Amino acid sequence: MTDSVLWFRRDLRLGDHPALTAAAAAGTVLPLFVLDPRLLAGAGEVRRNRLLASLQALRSATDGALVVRTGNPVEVVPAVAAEGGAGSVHVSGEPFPYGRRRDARVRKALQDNTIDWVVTGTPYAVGPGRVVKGDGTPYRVFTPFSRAWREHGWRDPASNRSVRWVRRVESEDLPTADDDPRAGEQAALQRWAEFRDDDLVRYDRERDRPDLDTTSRLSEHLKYGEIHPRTLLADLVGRRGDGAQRFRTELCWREFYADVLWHRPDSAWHDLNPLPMDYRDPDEQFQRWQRGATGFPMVDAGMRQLAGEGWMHNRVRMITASFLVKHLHIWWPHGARHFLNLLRDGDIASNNHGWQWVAGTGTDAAPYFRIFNPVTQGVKFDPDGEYVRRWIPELAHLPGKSAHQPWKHPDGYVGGYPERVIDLGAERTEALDRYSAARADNGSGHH
DNA sequence: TTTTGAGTTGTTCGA
DNA sequence: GTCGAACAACTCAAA
Repeated sequence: MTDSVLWFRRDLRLGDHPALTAAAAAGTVLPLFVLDPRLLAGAGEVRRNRLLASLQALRSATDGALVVRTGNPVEVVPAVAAEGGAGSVHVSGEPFPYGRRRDARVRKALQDNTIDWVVTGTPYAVGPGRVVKGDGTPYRVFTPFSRAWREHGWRDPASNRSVRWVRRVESEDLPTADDDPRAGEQAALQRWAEFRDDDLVRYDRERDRPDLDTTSRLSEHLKYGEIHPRTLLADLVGRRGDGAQRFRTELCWREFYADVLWHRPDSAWHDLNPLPMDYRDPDEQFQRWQRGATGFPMVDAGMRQLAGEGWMHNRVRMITASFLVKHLHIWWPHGARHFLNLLRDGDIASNNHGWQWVAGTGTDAAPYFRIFNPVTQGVKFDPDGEYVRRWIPELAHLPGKSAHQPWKHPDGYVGGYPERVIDLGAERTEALDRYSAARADNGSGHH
């Protein structure tokens, strides 16, 4: 007799897993993952394969017990629980909008079958909604949030206990995906150990340098819950260096955006602070942005890295996003959706609120005159041009930082690199005009 | 309630 | 080449 189902979602690991600990304490555990067509619809090939590879790893870790079913969780979860004779379904809490709606329905369906629904923990060190101001309302500015978040603190990592896995119900075969050495809990733990021991001391100084590539690369592991942020924070206790402090702050950004989205589920795809901007519809220029053919090396290198690797350096995400919104004047959700389709670490809170930050509609709205110049940014953060040459073979012949300005080099275009799609200065002015018009509109609209 | 200080990540221009 | 000012005004958080 199976005692409980552990329904895995964004927690594809066995270590430091409070919901698993709770389920295992109650008896045998039937591990389940539901391939939800609604969630997979927005995911491109890279993301789909990344998920499948992680599930493959989880199946091995559970001694082959992991049951995988395709379908609507509202039907699948109660059915599996009933087939397995489980008295309860254990989960990690899910704070994102779709997951919250889904879980409310699954919970109700389970109640109708007199099966318990037990929520333990979340994918965050501090559960979204927990950090609030003195008056009980949520923070909307990062710095004070981060202070309160640190003061709030978090539990110690959950202790692992031995689990008696059972697999009494049928599972679908996992669709075969290419072997992905970067997927799974073991890969996550190994990546963390390498970063912590090799790159953390340089992190504060070098994290903005896409050519050096000394960021943690943990985002995709955190996205699938292959490692829990609490595990990382516990491992950093006592480390006072700039690198450790900075890394804690970056983890806090992930928690902050999850908190904002928890309080304002509508902000996933709508302006957190509405701005009546006049945007252009996606067109030929949008397509050139997508495929990395704008003629601006830093933008194109980033977009090609995204397409080629399913990942983009954070500094370059800002540059490419700013270019789409403030030079091509295209609405941020178009860009956010493209990123989410391709990013292995695609996380709706971090991604979409990052885009809103760029667009000036989110938290800590950037002053509208803060417009990234992709050439200046390129020279500053990729000073030797190594990053752009790595991703743009047409520029391989241009030495040093001249790769950032092929139009200034007599042989700049012999490699076949495209001409610039726009005039940077003219479109910067255009953006400033559009923003001040929107602000004027906003003012009159409220009075 | 009022006041005060502060707010991730920038660019350009002119001295 | 370097450096400071201008680019604006609003909202948030806390005293």
